Amino acid sequence: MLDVKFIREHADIVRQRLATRNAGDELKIDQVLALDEQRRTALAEVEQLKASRNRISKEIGILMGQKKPAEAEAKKTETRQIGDRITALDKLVAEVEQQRDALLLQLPNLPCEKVKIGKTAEDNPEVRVWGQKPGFSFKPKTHVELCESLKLIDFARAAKISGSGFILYTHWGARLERALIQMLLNLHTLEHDYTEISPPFMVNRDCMVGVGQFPKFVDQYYGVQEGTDASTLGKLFLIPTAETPVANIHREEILKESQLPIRYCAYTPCFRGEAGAAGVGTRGMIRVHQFDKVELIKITKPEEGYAELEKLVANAERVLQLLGLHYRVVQLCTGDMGFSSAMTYDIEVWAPGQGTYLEVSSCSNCEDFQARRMNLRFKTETGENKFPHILNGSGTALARLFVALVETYQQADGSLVVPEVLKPYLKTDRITA
RNA sequence: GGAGAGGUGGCUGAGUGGUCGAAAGCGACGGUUUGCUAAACCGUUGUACGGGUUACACUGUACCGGGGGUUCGAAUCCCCCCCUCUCCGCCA
Repeated sequence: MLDVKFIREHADIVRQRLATRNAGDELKIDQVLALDEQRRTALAEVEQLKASRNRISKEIGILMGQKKPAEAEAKKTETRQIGDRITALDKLVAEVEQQRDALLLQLPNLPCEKVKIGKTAEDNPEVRVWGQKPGFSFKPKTHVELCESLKLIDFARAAKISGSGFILYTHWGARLERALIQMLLNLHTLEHDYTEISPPFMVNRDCMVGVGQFPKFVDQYYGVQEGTDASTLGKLFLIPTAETPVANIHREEILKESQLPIRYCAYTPCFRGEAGAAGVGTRGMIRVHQFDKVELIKITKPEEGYAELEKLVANAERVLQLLGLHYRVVQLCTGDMGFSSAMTYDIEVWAPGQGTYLEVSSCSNCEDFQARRMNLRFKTETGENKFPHILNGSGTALARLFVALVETYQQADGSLVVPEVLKPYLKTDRITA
């Protein structure tokens, strides 16, 4: 959430920077300002009225103590009217505030000044490239062909038991998925010093609002219902990423400055409705309703946010380096960035069978945008409460990593060579049909 | 699902509808004393949003799980909701 005070004092800057997202949000600023002004005026008046009511009530208490009921009665009559006015104004303030906040919750974060202004993914600058596209002496197969021939995934039966957009890992496929989860968690906890978290896979509405998924994108997520009790619908939601529960761990808290930076990593499945996206790149496991991901979350002091973002990206890149997968890093331009983010790096891994780069990680600094929404603060040495920066990044998404891995390590005979780092987990050199 | 208990400041824990933003204790911070430490003693010690000031000072409002209600006035009375704990049932 944007800071109302900042909007009030720097309306032009806010409008300009929102405009770079090409979503038209800058047009809502005038309305926010009008509502804010209305609220402040009413609030000033009602506070004054309350001050006088409090004073008179206190006097009544004193008169009662002095056994002067007649004088007390007189004062009661005087205050009764003030009370009505207060009730009316309180109601007005609450309504206006609610309208203002509803608008504010719909506004995306301001892009960092350093981010390139652009419209679509075409405008995203490439930051760096690691490794190179592997060469093949044969025509590389797609992961769909390989997974079927090696019986790593049973697409047909996945559809039978859950529908399209779900993955049924079998035998070596299941073991490979588990090996990857293990490897990534070990890497981030043992070598990158993140604290491992295993959070709930269902969260309440506040968490969804906290990270910026609600209220604007409600339709992209799964809500759950308990049994046939429709009244339970809308209370819990399947997490679309571990960011949702983990970033909210300290919601409503005031942390000590010495606790920062906090680094968490968590493996969770991720559930996404992807409404309307069906049909676009849906073959196989590129876009699915449930996928595994190891997520990295950081809570940092504002001045350290961007340095920590660079480290976070490096931590995610390490995954691909260890697996020997060619990738590139791009920085998202203003028009391509997510709602809550001020700066985002995407890591895209090369999938030879597809002949394309796949996004396996998105690392963002949301600055204090999410911290404000969840009212998470930290107390500085001087006793001041400040909002920390909250960062998140995939480290990494597993389904697409699986695709790149299978397509990169395929052999002419249709088997897979297991990369060195995974051998201890899989206890084999090669996966064959 | 059934029965019961409870939610008050950083923590523990008082609180007859009226000088209650809230006793007391602990902790923390500052000070006095002191070879050092400890102890003792004295003092300070919540958050948010406003007004005010160069900055302080000072000052207004709200906050005792959340939301409503009664009242001139609510931590206290009434209603609804949420959460936690204990026991029982069911269950991985």
